[in-house]
Amino acid sequence: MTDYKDTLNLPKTELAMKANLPNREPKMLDYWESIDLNKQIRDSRKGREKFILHDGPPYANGEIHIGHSVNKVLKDIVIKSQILNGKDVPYTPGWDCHGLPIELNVEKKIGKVGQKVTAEEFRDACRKYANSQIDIQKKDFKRLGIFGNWDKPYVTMDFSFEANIIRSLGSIINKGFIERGEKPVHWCVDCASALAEAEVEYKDKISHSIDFTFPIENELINKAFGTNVKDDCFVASWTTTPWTLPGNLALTVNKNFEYCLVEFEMNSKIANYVVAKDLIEQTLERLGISNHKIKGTCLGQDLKGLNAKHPYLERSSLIITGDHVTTEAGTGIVHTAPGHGLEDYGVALENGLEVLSPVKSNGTFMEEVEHVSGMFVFKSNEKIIEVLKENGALLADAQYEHSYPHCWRHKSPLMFRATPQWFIGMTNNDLLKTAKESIENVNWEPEWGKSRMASMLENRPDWCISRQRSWGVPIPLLVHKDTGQLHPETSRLIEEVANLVEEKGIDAWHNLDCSSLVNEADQYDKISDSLDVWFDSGVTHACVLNDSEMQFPADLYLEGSDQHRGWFQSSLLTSIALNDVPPYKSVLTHGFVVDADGKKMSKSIGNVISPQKVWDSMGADVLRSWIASTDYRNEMVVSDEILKRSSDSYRRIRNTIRFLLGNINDFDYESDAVEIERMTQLDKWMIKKTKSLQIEVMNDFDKYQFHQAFKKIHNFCANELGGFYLDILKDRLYTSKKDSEARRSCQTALYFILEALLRWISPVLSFTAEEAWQLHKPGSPSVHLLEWFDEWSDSKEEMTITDEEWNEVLLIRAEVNKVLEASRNKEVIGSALEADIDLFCSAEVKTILNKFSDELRFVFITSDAQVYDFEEKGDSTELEGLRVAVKKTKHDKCERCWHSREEVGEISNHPTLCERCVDNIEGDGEVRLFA
RNA sequence: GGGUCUGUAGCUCAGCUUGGUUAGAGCGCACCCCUGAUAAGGGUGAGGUCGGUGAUUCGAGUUCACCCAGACCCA
Repeated sequence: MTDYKDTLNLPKTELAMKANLPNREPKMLDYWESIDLNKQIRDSRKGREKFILHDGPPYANGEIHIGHSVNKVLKDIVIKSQILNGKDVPYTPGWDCHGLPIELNVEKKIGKVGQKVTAEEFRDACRKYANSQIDIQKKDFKRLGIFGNWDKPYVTMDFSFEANIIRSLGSIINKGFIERGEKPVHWCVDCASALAEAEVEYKDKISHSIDFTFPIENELINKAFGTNVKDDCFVASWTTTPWTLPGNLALTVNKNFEYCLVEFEMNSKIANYVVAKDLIEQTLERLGISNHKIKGTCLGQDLKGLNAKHPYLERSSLIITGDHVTTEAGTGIVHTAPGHGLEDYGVALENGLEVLSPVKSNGTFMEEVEHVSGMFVFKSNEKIIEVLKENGALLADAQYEHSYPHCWRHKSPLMFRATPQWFIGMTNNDLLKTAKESIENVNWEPEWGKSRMASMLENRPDWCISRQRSWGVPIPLLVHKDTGQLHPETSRLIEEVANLVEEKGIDAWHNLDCSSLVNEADQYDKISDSLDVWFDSGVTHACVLNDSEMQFPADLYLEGSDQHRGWFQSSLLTSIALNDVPPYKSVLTHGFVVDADGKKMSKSIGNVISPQKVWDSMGADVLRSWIASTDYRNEMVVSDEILKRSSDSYRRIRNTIRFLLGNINDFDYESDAVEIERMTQLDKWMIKKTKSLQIEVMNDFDKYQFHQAFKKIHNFCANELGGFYLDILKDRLYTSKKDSEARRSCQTALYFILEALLRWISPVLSFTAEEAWQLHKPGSPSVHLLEWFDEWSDSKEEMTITDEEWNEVLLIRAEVNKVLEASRNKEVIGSALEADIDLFCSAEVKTILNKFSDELRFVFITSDAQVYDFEEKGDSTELEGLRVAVKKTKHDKCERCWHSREEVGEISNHPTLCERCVDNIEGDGEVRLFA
C-alpha cells in the first residue's frame, strides 16, 4: 500500500516553535556586530532625507531600570520605522556625566575633596566612575536591541564636549543672557566659602529662641481685623537666629491661616499682638502670659501688603504670604531675611524684594550695619537682643536646642549667606516670552504637552546655573575684585579656556594661571563655581546637532513626562537664547512605569520589575512587545501577568511566521511566482487586504501609535490569517500538486505576506524578525536594511469576487461555523470535514456563493457544500436569507486529503483516494480559481 | 494645596472631538474539535453598564460640576 502521506507537501522550516530568546538574542547581537549592521544601515541611506531623534542623556549612574528600557525601546521603534521609511537616521545615544550623584558615590569610595584626595584626583575618580557606569548601561541598552552609534556616543564629560558646553555658555553670555545675582547658600566662615549640600552635616546646637515684635499702625490693624483698638499694635515673630535681624525685610504669613489680634499685658503695658490662631497658646506660654483677650480674627491673606516697622531700624517690613509658613513653631509670622534663608529668598523674589546680605565673607557685618558693624555674626546675637530690649521689642529670650547645619570639615555652625551666583535672566532679551511663543510651533505629542510646558514656563524664575561643586564644568569667569564687573576680555577668555579644556579637560581651568591669558588678572577673582548639570544637558543640541552628520533642529525629542520641567525646558531655554528657535520640531512624552495597582515602582515597596530579569527569562523581544502594546502616553502598567500576555501574543506572531516560512519552503519567488492576474480570487483578496493593512501600519508608526500598529499586526495574524486564510489554505498547500498553479498562487501570496509582515514587526520584534528573515533569505545581511515591502503588483482586472462579497462570505462563514459547532456538540460530527452542508439562500446570497462553483466547500472547510434556493430547512442563522443544514457525510474519507467524497473507493488503482487527489498525484493537478 | 494628565470586560486597548440601534477587538478563561503549524491549529461561549455622585438633555461611556483613586511636576 502506498504511503500517500509522502505525496503531501507539508510545511518544513527551521524556525523553532520554541523561541528560546534568552539564548538566541545574544547570538544575534554578535551577528549584527560582526557585519557592522549600524554602519551598513547608514551607508544604505546615504543622501536620503534625514530623521534626527536627539537622545536625552540618561545619568551615568547605576544599572538601567525598566523606565530606561521603555524610553530607549520607544526611541528604537521610531528609529527603525523611519529607516523603513527610507530615511537616513543617525542616532547618537548620550550620557549625562557630571553632578552630585556621581560625586556622592565617589566620596563613598575615596573620601571627600580636601580630606584624602585633592580636587584633581577626585575629578579623575569621578571620570573613571562615570565611565564604568556608561559601560554597564551601554551593555544593557545593546542587549535590548537598540540600534545606534554605540561606538561613538556623546558623553558630556568628554573633553571636547566639556569645551563645547563652555563655548555655549560663552555665546549665551555674549548675547547678554547672563546676570549675576545673590542667592543664599550654606556658608562656612572658617572655609570662607560656600558649601555644597553634600558638605553640610546636621548636628544639635543650642541657640537663642527669641520672641520679638514689629510695630504696626493701629489704623492698618483695625482695618484688617475689623476692630477698633486704641492700644499699641505689634506683629509678633520668633526666631532662633537673632543675628539675621539686620537683614529683615519682610514678615511672611500663610494666606490660609487664621490670625488673631491678641491683647495682653507685658512689662506693665497693655498692647495688641498679631499671632496665628493655632499658635496663641504656645506663644503665650513662652512669654509667661496667662491672661489675654482676642480682639479680632482675620485670614493671612487679609494681612498681605501691610507695612510693619522693623523692630529697631528706621525701615519698614512688608507683610507677604508664603506656603512655607507652618504652625509647628513660632508665631505663624515668619521673620524674613532674603539673604539668609532659601525660603526667605524664594518669597522675596516672588514679591520683588531686595536680597539684602549685609555680611562679609569672613562672617562679619558690613561697616554700615547699625549697632553690630564689623561684629562677627554669631557673636552679635547678644547685642541684637540687647538692642531689641532697649527698643521694647523683645518679648522673650530662651535657650533652644535644635538640629543645625555645620561644616563637615570644621564642624562649625554654618550660616545662610547670599552670595554671587550666575543666572540666565528670563526677561533678558525677552527670553521667556520668546520661549513661550515658540512652543506654539512645536508639535507636542500628546497635545497636552504644550499646556503642561506652558504652565511650567509661566512662573519660571531666573535660572541659577552656578553650583559650588567639584565635579562639573567650570564657569570660567573673572570678576573684578572691587567693581564686580566681568573682565573686559571675557569673550576671548572663554574661548581660550574652551580650547584648553578641549585638550586637557575641566582641570585646565582650575589649574590655569589667568595672567597668562588676560591683562590685570591679579585684580580679578577667578570664579570657582561649576555649571548646573541641567545646563550640560540643556546645550546638547548645540554640542551634538551641529555635527555635519546631524541637523538642527531635531525632528524629535522623546522622553518621560518629567522632562517638561527638566530637559525639554532646559533645552528650549538655551536654544532660544542661542538660536531663537526651539531645538526640536516634535516632542513626544511617555508616562512612567507603574505596578498592577497603578503604584509607582520603588525598591522599598518591592514592586520593581527588573528589565534584566525579563530579557534573561523571556527575551528582549517580549519586553519590547510589552512596550509596543502599551499606550505609553499614560502610566505604563507592568506585572508578571501582563508580561505573560505579551509573551502569548509574541508566540502567536512567531507561529504565524513559522507557518508562512514552512509553507514557502519549496517556493522560489524568481521561478515559481504566479502573476497576479492568474492567482485565485482568495489569494488576490488577501494580498489586497495585506496591502491595505500595511498602509494603516505605516501610518500608525508615523503617528507614533505603536500600540495600534502592534495590535493590528497581531489581530491580522490571529483573524485574517489564522482564523481564515491559512486555515482554508492548508488543503491547497498540502494536497494540491507541488508545482501546480493552484499551489504556487497561494505560495506567492504567502511570500508577499511574509515579506511585508517581517518588515512590520522589525521595529518591535527586532530579533525575531531577523531570525526569520535569515531563514527566509539566507545570505541577505539583515531585515533591518529594508524599506517597506512594495513589490506586490497590482491586478489590472476587476476581481471576480468583490470586497463586499468577500465580507459577506465572512459573515456567512461565521454562521456556518455556529451551525457546525452545534452539530459537533450533538456529536453529529467531529471535524468539519466530516460534514456536508446545504445552504438555503436568498437570491442575493446565492449569487455570491454560486460564484465559487464547486470550490465553495474549501471556504467552509467541509467535505461538501451545496447551494439551494431559500427554504425553511436546516437551522436558521443571524443572517436573513440564509439557513444551513449540516449532515454527516455518507461517503468514505479520502486517505490523503481527508475530504469525504462520493468517488472514494471507486478508483481502481487508488481505492482510498478521491478524484482530485488522484489528479494531484498522477495527473496535471487540480485547478483552483476561487479558493 | 497648585499645575498637567489618567481611570471602559481578569489583562492590553478601540469607542468619547461631531451625545442616539443589544458598548467592540485581541489575549486570558470555559467547553468542544483536530492531531498533516502539534509545548501548535480550528470552533463556540461566558465575562464590562463604561471609577463614584449629581446636573444638562427626550436620550450620556460620550457634555458639565463635584468627589474618589493613581501618575508626573511643583509647593
